[in-house]
Amino acid sequence: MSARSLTIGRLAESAGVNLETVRYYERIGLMPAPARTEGGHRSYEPEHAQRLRFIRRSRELGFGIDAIRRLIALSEPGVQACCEVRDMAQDHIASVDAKIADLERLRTVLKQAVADCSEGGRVRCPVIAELGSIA
Amino acid sequence: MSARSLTIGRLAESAGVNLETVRYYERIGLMPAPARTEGGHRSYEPEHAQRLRFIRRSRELGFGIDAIRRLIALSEPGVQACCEVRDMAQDHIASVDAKIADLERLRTVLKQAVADCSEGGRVRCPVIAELGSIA
DNA sequence: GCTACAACCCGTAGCCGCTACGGGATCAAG
DNA sequence: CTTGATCCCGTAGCGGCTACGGGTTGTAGC
Repeated sequence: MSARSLTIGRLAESAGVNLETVRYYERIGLMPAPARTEGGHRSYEPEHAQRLRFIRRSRELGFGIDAIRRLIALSEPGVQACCEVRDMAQDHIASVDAKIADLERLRTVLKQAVADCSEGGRVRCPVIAELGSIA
Repeated sequence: MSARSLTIGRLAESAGVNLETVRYYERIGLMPAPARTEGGHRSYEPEHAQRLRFIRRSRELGFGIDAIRRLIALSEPGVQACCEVRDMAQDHIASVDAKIADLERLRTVLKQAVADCSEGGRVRCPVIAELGSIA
């Protein structure tokens, strides 16, 4: 094996990913099966590390596994796919926006209930009342 | 059984919850096991419906199952637990805030990459470049 | 009363994206 | 050559449901 090759542990560490996660990615076909040493240990080359960083960054940005599969295919050199990638990113932004809006709505409700707690003279806990409301 | 009792289907519908979810909540001890008809069908009373709505509303606001267990215990009449409930709600608000901040960060990154797409003259797709960046 | 069919029963398996466990094999440093 | 870190593999678990399938019960109409 080449001087640059990595064990799974080093690969995982270099990409900031759990070791078991790398094996998981291999099982589901997101990472390619690497070469093995005589004893059966996985032996990775630098391009594996780059791919794993790509995957990790995509996960950080909230893409799902299937989306990442497509992004990887689209990132192959020679593929003219910028429009498709942009569309995927835009779809994803829309779903992120929706999630943010959801969270902000519920944040408002929670804040209000907690604020009501600070005012005296109520019969029931305002948070509980909010949860139990027959709206 | 009383005139007001409900089948599991009606209960689920009245609370806006999937029927299978009700049985799931019973399995994990979040909903009490109701009375049964002679034939073994579940028979719910109105207080079950209220509890199920409480659970659903709590889930909508993002509380986890264990948190809901605590909220239910704290909402029993006679329990002076407003402070604890308020603390739970405040913790939860903090985690919602963190989630929102995360999403907004990644939204910014995605938006920028997509915006870069609209400018000509680049060699690689800017979205792919962002994902592959060796940061 | 009888038939049809909706609604229910239960157990189990699957979803996503990991993470953990355990018992054994291999690798590298001293 | 020994030791101890690292790796192997398969399997099971997490949260919070959802779906499936084959069998039983409830109920409305005739």
